[in-house]
Amino acid sequence: MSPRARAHAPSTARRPAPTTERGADKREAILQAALELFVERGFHGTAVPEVAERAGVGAGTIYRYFASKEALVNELYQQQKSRLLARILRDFPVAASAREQFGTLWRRMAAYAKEEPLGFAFLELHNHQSYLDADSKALEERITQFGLGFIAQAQARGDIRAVDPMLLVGIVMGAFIGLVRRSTECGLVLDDPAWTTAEQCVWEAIRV
Amino acid sequence: MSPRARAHAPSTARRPAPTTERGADKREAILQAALELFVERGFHGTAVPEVAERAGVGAGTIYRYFASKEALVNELYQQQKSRLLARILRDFPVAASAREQFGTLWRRMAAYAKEEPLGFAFLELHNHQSYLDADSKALEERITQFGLGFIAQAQARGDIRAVDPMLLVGIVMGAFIGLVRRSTECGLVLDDPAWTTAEQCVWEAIRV
Amino acid sequence: MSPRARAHAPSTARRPAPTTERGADKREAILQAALELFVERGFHGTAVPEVAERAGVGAGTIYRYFASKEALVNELYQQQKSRLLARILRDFPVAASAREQFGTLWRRMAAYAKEEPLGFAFLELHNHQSYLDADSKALEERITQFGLGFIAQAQARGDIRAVDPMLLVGIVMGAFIGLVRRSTECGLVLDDPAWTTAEQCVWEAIRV
Amino acid sequence: MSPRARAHAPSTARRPAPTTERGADKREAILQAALELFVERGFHGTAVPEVAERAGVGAGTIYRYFASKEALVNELYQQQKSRLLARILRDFPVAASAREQFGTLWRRMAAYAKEEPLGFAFLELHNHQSYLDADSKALEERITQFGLGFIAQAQARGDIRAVDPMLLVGIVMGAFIGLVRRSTECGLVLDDPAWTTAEQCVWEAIRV
DNA sequence: CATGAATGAGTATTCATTCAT
DNA sequence: CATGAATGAATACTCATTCAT
Repeated sequence: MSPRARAHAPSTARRPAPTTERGADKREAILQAALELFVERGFHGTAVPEVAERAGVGAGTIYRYFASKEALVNELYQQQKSRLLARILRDFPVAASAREQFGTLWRRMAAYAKEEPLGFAFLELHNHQSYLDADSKALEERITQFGLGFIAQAQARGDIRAVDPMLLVGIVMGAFIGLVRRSTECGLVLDDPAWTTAEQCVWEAIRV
Repeated sequence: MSPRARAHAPSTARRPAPTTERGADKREAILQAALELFVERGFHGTAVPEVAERAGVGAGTIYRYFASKEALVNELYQQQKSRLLARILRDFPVAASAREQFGTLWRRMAAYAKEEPLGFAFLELHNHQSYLDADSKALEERITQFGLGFIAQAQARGDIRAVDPMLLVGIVMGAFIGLVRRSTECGLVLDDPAWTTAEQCVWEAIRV
Repeated sequence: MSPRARAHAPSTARRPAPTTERGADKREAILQAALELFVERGFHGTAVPEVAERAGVGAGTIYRYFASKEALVNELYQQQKSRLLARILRDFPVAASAREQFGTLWRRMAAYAKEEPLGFAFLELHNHQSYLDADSKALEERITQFGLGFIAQAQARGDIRAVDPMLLVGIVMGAFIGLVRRSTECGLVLDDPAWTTAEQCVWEAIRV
Repeated sequence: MSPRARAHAPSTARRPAPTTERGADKREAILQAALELFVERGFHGTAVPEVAERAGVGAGTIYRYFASKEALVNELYQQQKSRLLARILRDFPVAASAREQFGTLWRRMAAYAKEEPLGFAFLELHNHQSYLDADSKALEERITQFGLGFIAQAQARGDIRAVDPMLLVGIVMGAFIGLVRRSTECGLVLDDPAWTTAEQCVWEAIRV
């Protein structure tokens, strides 16, 4: 290890984002380029200079905004997960029936998958185990806990099957991701009617 | 070809597999080692000498059996896919009801996921897009076609929902994989009763 | 030129030093910061932005005052060498005995090493060969020539040994530097009595 | 930090040196090339591929023999220090007078400086503080302790001055190094008579 | 004048692949 | 056949220097 301590190279996970327009532009361009490439070839299959080139910046510039390739991928992960979560939770119909709540959840996920296909593909179609940091894992855990709570509540009301909530999460989320994967890899057309049909199918899997 | 292909790429497409006992041993050892490591760290995250070391062979030996790292991963993919397919199809109850056929399919996949967890994790928990060759994609396509045919048949008999078969494939396979993922990442316990419960749930999603 | 010279090397040899007060302040701050860091980590081990940060100026500002990192280190070298030389020569007792002259030289060097430890450490405890320019080498040569003249004079008077003056310079300067190094690296205490003792020892090495 | 643990890349400081002739050849060639370049431009001023090129090997080959650039420089340091120490200590005249012992020490160091000028320049003309590891520092400490013991013994017998032994070490070693430096940088001719003269001078500095 | 964001050539190190043994 | 030492292109990351503001 080099004995040279870089006073000007902060080691903390997140650099302070410059707030000028240009700075914000570059930061976003880098995140967008990384998103595209990580979806195409995976994290380990993407070289940092490739990200730089697609973002239209110099290779060194990436390190003004992100401490490392790992910091970049974690930022991307947390950004996308938060965005998905925010969409799902905004004014969630807490007082509605389980059936309606499920429909809302499903439609919001479908809207996200449609409007941000890269974000969704990045989040769900890849295996992040080898580079997620503690913050990212904590975020993931929070989301899971929220989902489990929601299910437990509905089970208490007798609206969905009284089985291990994690099992239901696996079925529902798995089915959703399976549909997206089929559309990406096998040409399944996921228009609104298709999403509606799928929603009705999956509801049958968990209803009482 | 991956964008990070090396300058001195191998010239021959597939090496003839030696047929002596020792040769077959080494070949299997290499495939097994690669399977373990690819599951742990992904394809791009695994170095060829690591595979060699875990297989207990010299690094050069791998190139006697596989033309390149990509050839190795494709062979592994095809081997595992074929093995899964064979398990599912062996004496498949072609004359049984759709309900029974579905149950058989589900139980065989569950048995495979239980008995060959590495093979299943490799096949379904990773994104292979960036390195699968034409043969692998063709095999995948064949399996999908088989599944679709099976579904169309059941739909014709009026046993399962009359919607785009691909959509049903996405739901069923996605749900299955979602369950395995939850067991890997969130500690969901997938014992026989859990698999049976899950099967009943998912059947509800596709039945008429 | 160093074999690792950058592709876009500066075009002008030496920038005209701004003469305003603020300019002079910054110039001094940069030199002081560079001195500290070069002593701590060496020339090649110190990054220009580090110097800027410690000096409290922007990285680009350094290039208003110095054409390049190499120009900066050479300026520092010449500044410190000149300062040491000035201290030694100010009102040097030209008419005194060789014994007294030697004592004066020794005491002045000791005072310098005590009062400007960074300057002394920079000058004598580091190897400058790979980045000193012609001017710096010429200055060094001038100092050596002065020392040799002084010794030749004393030899002519029969006060010190009649051997190659350069050999005596090597012994005296080497011994002095060796003492400082021992104090830096091995904890040798160099208080006034220690310096006096050392002076007596080293005089014995060169006296007739 | 990459999550990828390299099973085949040992992290320990010293790789097992291959014992075949070719392997030993390359290892020596690398050490020799590094020695030359570190003397010329310093550790931080030398790039690993430069070492490789001068050694006539591929850049990657260096990492078969040394875990890192730092491991290489430490190996070099310990090798040269041990070699110097061995030359000094071989059949050292333990029963001789202090005068004779000093002469022996001096002549042996002179022989080393003459026969292995690069090794000596590397050891004594450079500042190693920033990259020496614990082993190297321990070796240095052992040598210093040996020297101090030798001096204390001579002082007890009343043969050399009764002052802080570290001070005498500083003078003697410093004078020696000062002579070598003058020969390198100022053209001082260090033939046998010159070494003999110098030895007599320096003895005067420490004798009672 | 001063800045610091941006750059891209440079750094240490890794790794897919080859080939002499 | 099998090996593993050797390779050099590729990797993640750094830094001297420039220039728009």
